[in-house]
Amino acid sequence: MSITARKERQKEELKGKILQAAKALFMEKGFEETSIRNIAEKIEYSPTTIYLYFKDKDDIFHALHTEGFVLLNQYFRPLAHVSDPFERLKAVMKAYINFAKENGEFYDLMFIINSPMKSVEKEAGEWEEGKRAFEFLIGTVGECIQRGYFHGMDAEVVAFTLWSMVHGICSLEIRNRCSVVSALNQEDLANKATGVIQEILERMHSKPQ
Amino acid sequence: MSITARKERQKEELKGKILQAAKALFMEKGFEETSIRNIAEKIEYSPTTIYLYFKDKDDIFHALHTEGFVLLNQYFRPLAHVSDPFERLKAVMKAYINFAKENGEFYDLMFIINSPMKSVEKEAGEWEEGKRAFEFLIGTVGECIQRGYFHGMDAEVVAFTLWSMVHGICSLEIRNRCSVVSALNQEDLANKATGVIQEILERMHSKPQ
DNA sequence: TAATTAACTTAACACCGTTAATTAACATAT
DNA sequence: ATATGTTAATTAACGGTGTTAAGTTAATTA
Repeated sequence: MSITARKERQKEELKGKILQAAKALFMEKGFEETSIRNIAEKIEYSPTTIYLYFKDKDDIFHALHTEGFVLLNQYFRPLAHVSDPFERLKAVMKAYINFAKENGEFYDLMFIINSPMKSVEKEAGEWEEGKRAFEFLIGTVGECIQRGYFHGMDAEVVAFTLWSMVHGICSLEIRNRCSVVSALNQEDLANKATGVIQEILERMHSKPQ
Repeated sequence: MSITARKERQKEELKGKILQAAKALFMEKGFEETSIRNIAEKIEYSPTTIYLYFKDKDDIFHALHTEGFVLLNQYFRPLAHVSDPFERLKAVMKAYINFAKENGEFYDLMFIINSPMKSVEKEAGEWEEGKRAFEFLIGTVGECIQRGYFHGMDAEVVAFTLWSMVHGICSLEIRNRCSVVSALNQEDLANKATGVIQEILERMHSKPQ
């Protein structure tokens, strides 16, 4: 009895160690530069052992992908207590951008890199943490609409649009498209763009209050 | 005399053939799936020959990268004749989105994939076609500001922000982040988001006319 | 005609993700 | 207590990648 339990525990432990090693390498070198052989070396197992715990490389990074969404939701959680929905909305967008800045490689994996989506699309049904994040945004937008913001628009569509806006800034910065286009410091430009979006948002209430 | 000219011409010809083969493979299979060995096979040369014409794989895709910007500028060129700057601005954004839709792999290379930027950043000075595209946008925004749109804002910053917005939509669609987040058809969602942005733009003139 | 240069190829290096076959350790049943 | 079966991990290998060094062949110059 307890002996199979111990084995189970040990298997889970090693699976955790693989993930932990993958995460460390991934965070310091990025997705492309992290190989299964690297991960294996780090945990002092043979590369093929990893295939006993994960189907393939995508599978590993799919696990990190959902881990990233857990982290993003941690950025969002405190904002649930902001009662004014428009203030909350602005705070969510700021938090999203901060998340991107502070977790560049995770952001890349979650919103840019192709690899993890193959697994996500297969799962279809489940995708809890990702949907939680987006639904928090939709909910907030919905409340804003009730208060006269984004008049006549659909909450889901507006939420997606706002997400697109901040994602545009974050992904252009992460993939280095800012510096080549402007004399401005890359981070500066992104900050100012964020300012413009805030400015735009302010003008989005048709019937104030 | 003419003999060296012919050789020069032939060298240039083969360089062109490499690029052409790379482009064909790239457009049907994408960046990751196009190998130097593939390209070599297509033009019936040994893989190493390619290195006599291009420094490395990045160098090839850097060439395609600028080719993509030439194409983008062709989407923009007709719009130079739209006299009203705000109408022109909206048309530019539409054209950009059309470009992305009709040239997905090129878009990926130009605005998402890391590889070509290594070369772009080294060139530093030159990057003509890319800057032409962006400066067309800045110019249009500048004229809009003169007519009372985006009051008190900086043209370059606004241009970058608008670019971010449409890039957000395009890149989320290309990298398949729409379908997982909404029951809506992916293209539908992107179209509706574009509509919201148009709507937002309409509200951006402080002193109309 | 001999020496040099240019264009190209073959062979090889060091990696990659992944699969098949194999060993070693352990648990169970006789 | 011995034989059997199962599990975890390994080694070896396949077919691929980008890239470099060394070698070949043909054309051009001296």
